[in-house]
Amino acid sequence: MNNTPVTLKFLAEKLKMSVSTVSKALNNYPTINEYTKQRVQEMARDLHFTPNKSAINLKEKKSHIIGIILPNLLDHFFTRSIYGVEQFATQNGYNVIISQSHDDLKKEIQSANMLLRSRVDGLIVAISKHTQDFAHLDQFENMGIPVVYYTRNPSFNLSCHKVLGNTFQGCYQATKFLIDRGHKKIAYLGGPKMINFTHERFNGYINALNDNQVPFSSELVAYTDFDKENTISAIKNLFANPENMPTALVAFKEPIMFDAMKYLKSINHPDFDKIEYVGFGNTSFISYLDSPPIASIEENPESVGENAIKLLIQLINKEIDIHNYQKVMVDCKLIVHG
Amino acid sequence: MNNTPVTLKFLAEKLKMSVSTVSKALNNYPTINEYTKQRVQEMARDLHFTPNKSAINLKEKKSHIIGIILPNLLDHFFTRSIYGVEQFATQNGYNVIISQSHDDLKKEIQSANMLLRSRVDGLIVAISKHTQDFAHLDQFENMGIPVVYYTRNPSFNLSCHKVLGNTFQGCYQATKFLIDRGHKKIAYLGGPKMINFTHERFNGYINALNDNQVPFSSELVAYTDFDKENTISAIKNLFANPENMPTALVAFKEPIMFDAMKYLKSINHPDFDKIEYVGFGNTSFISYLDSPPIASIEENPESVGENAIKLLIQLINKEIDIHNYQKVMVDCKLIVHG
DNA sequence: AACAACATTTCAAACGTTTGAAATAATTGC
DNA sequence: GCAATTATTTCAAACGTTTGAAATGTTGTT
Repeated sequence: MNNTPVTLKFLAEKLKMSVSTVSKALNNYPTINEYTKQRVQEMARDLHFTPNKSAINLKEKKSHIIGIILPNLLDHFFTRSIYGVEQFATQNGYNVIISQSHDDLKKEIQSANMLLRSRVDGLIVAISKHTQDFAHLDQFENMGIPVVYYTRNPSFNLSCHKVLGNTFQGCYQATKFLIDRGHKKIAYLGGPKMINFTHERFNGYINALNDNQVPFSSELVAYTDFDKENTISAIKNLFANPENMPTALVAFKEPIMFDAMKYLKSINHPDFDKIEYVGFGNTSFISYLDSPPIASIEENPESVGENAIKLLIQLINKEIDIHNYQKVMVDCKLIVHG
Repeated sequence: MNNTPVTLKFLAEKLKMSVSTVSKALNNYPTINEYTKQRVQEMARDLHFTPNKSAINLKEKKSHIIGIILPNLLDHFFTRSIYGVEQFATQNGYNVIISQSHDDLKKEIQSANMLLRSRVDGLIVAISKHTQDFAHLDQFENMGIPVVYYTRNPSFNLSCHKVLGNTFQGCYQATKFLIDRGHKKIAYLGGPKMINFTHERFNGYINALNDNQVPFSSELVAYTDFDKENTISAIKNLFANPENMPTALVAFKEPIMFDAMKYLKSINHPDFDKIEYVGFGNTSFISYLDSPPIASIEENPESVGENAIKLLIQLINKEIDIHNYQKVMVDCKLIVHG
């Protein structure tokens, strides 16, 4: 095989010209003679010259790598969001390194340090459900590397760039939809309390109730940390009082909605087939269910990803100052099934 | 913020010693005085020194990056396989860049070229369903960069490293399971004909039939390229002859099995609830179905990923010669539900 | 006091590329 | 035919690290 790697120097020797001429020819410098360019480019093609990225990166003080830290690739929200990131990143000459935290803070810190060592040019991160201290992520900004929080972000912290779904609007819309269908007893099944979306969605829910004169009942609200048993006990609570039985349910996420549906069916809940469900997600899987939810809240993850990478690249290019903190909201869309 | 980046040189100036002493102190060279090491390491910690990977990569002629090309992250097989890859790669000091081909050959070629420019140290690839020419992947081996094909691989080509599920065994087992449950008319719904697994699984199916004296009927075999309409028409064919009605179905992949179930239900097929299904995948989603499949063939994607990265690292370290082509099989496991 | 033996530090080149400044070659005007 | 332009090529330093060889410093032995 190729024992001597094909470098600029190698090409230069072959062509009997200097390394800089070769470099400039390949980079299409106007000062280089057309004929020379042609000769160089031809030789480069023939010998399969590939510029060494490490060298370029060192010279340019850029890695051309963007890091993403996210909880889990098994969650379709994140997988779909990557699609948006990838496309725009590639177009702009960036590679993407994805690192999963598995919702484990220790793993998240590891990932952050690893990406820092790799000198990523920017970072997109959806924090784990346990992240409360941000030292491992603040390092980046301290070194001048921009960070965009997407979806899951530090609720209390205003000094950071955020791209997130307009989850208030999504939940408002869903609740309104159920009210319009005549429901008076609408339950809200929220996610982990540490995730700020849990509360934003709740606000959407309660605002829709208030705006439409539907009385609020705290019995109709419960939370789960996504753990199966935790979810079941939350659902039990929601359906505990026979005097105050929900006829509809808004769920923080489709998987826990499925758990709810499964549980109610398993206990042969009398009104099982009358209850109407709406959840965040819009999984393709829904179409295979015998009694599918009435609607889904589509969060447009591709768009969230795309907005995150666009903002990040603007920050990298210093088109936006790193301390001029931005907040981008992506609207949700209610998809009615059937 | 930090205007002057913290480099070895910067540390050296602060400490009034040479760059090489600092470097060696940080790398724990035995020739460096203990006290000096202490001073250097302390200063490095205090100033948050992070070695510049591009420089190291350039010097070591390694990128410490492993590339993965796969069709799609929405497919849980691939997402789960990444889990296996990631862990072992990180442990060995490698970063992973994942690139999706979306089963599009052009995109696959682009990804390959991008990863080649990034000078990945090794490549793990599951080819698109349209890949028949391998020039874009052969480049890597020509440059001495090892490539491991996993799962989807060039069937006819023996001169490559492969890690794959023992899909013959999986399909044999599933078919045998259905035979043991008394089925005589077992349909086989295969995947795209270009994917070699389609045929290996078919062989497992037919061998199980033969070994157990169940007559084979070509009417009970159909193929789909995963396209919805294509799948429906394949299913129609399987259930076309009333004289030869299947009582069980082995499906190449759970999503197309779901399509089959949905279709048969939608046409109110008389024996709908008697038909027993088995598919490759073991999606977590199954538990939410009203009439779930009788069993799933678990392909152990994590293990496939782990074996692929282990082999790749051995190849990178030249513990195995790059031309000593390896084939690793990972057994499937039949999971009976309910 | 001289010198071997060892401990420790520094020098200097290398990895492959980019790029402004300097050098050289080719062309033009007079 | 020679200076003045302009076109083209080359020089040389830089990016941040590693590493064998060379230099320097320190002890101990006689």
